[in-house]
Amino acid sequence: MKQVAQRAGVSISTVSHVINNTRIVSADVRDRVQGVIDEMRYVPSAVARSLKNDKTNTIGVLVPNSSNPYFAELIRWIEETAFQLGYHIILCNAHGGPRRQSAYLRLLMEKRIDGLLLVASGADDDHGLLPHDEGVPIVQLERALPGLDADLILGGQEEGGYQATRHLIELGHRAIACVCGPADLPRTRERVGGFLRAMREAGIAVAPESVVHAEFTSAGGHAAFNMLLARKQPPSAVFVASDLMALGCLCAAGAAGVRVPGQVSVIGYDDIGGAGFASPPLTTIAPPKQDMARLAVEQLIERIKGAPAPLRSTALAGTLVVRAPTAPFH
Amino acid sequence: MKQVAQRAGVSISTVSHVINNTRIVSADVRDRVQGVIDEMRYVPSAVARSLKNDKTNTIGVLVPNSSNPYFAELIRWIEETAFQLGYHIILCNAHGGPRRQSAYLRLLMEKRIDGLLLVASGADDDHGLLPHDEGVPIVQLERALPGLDADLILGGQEEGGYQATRHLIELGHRAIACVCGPADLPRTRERVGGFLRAMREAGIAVAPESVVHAEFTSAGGHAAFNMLLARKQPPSAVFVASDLMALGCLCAAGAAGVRVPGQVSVIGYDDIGGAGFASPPLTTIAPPKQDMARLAVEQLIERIKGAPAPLRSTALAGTLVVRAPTAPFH
DNA sequence: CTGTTAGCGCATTCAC
DNA sequence: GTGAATGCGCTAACAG
Repeated sequence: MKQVAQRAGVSISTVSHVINNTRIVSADVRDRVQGVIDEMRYVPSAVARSLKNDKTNTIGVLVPNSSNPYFAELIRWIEETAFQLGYHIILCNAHGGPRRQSAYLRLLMEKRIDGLLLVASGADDDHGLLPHDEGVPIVQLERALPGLDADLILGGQEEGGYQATRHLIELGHRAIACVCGPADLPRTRERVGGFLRAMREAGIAVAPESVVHAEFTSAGGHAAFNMLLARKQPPSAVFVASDLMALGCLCAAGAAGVRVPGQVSVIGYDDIGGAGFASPPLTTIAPPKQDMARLAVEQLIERIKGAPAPLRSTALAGTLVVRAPTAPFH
Repeated sequence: MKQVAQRAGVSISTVSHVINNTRIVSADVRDRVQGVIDEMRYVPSAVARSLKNDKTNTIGVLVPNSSNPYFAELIRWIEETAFQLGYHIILCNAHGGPRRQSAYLRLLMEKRIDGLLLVASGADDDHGLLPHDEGVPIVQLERALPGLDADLILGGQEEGGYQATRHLIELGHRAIACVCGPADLPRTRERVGGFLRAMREAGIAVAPESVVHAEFTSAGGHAAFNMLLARKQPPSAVFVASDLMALGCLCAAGAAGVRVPGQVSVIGYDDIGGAGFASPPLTTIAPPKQDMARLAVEQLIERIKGAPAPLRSTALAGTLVVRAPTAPFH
């Protein structure tokens, strides 16, 4: 910048002002400076600017595992919104335990991120998160960490589980099982909660063994579905609390020669990209990923800009996407 | 930091030295300073440090679309390696055209990233990329941009296409079709190139209509497969140049009541997470994602650290993953 | 309309 | 062993 000033024969502050349009500069000086800038391929340093202004235009995004399609899609929307609003994303995968998580958090604080978007898994890992440096706004997605004062965006998971189950019930099913992730994950608990509520309301008793816990992966879903098939009384419909798991179920059904939805209906949750082209295409609950991401980023940036501060908690609703593999009970 | 120094009754430079272990400090002073740091929850500023040291420990990662499972998985490994080596990732989606791309590049330069990891789609968009600010090391993944002097990591796509096709041929198939993305994508061209080479070597003539171009998505694969089925002479096997598309094919097959691999064998490319639990599980070519990511990051960081500079181009080989849907020709 | 200057938080050279 | 002082590149008063 100093060099630009010299070569243009003006002061360093004038250069600054033509760059930022921050005060009136005569046309010829402005052109001359701009010319030198182009010629020298000068690019202002956001680092120095950040040091001076005490803001980095960067937000940290901490997710359990960015290669999970659901998070990958969420991240994509977060990135999109952030970019439009002039912010950059630093991507962090929390997966790998509390040590990893707090190491990351520490780094983010050192980098002086303006805000943090937190998608906590809800597993025990998360305790490494707190306490955070007061002063960095946080918005949480989907899961409220106990003790963390931060805005929260919810995706209506309990309601989603309820809707999915209602769909099955309305099709006439009564022998409905539920396949879900580990019991200690809030993500699981809420979705299953919706399932149980729907069943209760419909007056259908749920045997404890009708709720099968497995890993939150396709392999987990695959295994769980096989267990279900092995029962003397297999269910006629299954609510699977995650598309990844549901895909595993579909795969297990195919391998076992069980027709979906002929013999058993399956409904998933998340509406990941692969769901629409599964075989058969998966009926599922679609969380409002795009809206959640947009709202989260917008709200975070509002906070960054110093908006007042009543803690907000917003719940957005998901929608039921009906595709092939759910059918009326014969 | 100044405050820490005051409260500890030492000079600011001593504080710096205890933080960085950069010179001998008497035990009691060190403890006192550390105590104050903890008490005040002081976190050093990476921003100031970067300004001083002229490095940010940040690398930019520019991909076409991070929500595509293949890229999402690649990114996950990149992030993993970078973290272990003390670097952060700024995630950028190029998707959205040249304007978007150069805007991003500009931002990255302003942020003074230490290096750039480039996963170019190879579409025309890319021209916005050049020229980049000389001085920032770049490593390209999978695709060499013409005119860009940068290290390159290849995933053996031509060879992968060849392997996939060989697999089909060895199973006895001769009526083999190829479903692939837009003809102008290098990704497509190389994989199809391998297909054609294998066919040629096997002495099998390839009718022009046996290579079907469609969108690089599940929907594209779905449509293409339906076209293939509608022919008077449907193929007995199909090499699909992308798992996403292959999933679409499987879905179309299911909907049409065509048994896979009974009536037609299908082989994909990418080994995305969903492939193993498709119905039926998808045979595919697995690019060495983890190795590519690791090597790319390591090489980039070497460059950042100022390693000499003969431009390197490394090719890693993919592997064939045989699962259900390929079967001998009856 | 334009120039001078101080200081953001830190690493580092040079004295002591 | 420790402290004082300089400058990284930039913005924002404050003068002219």
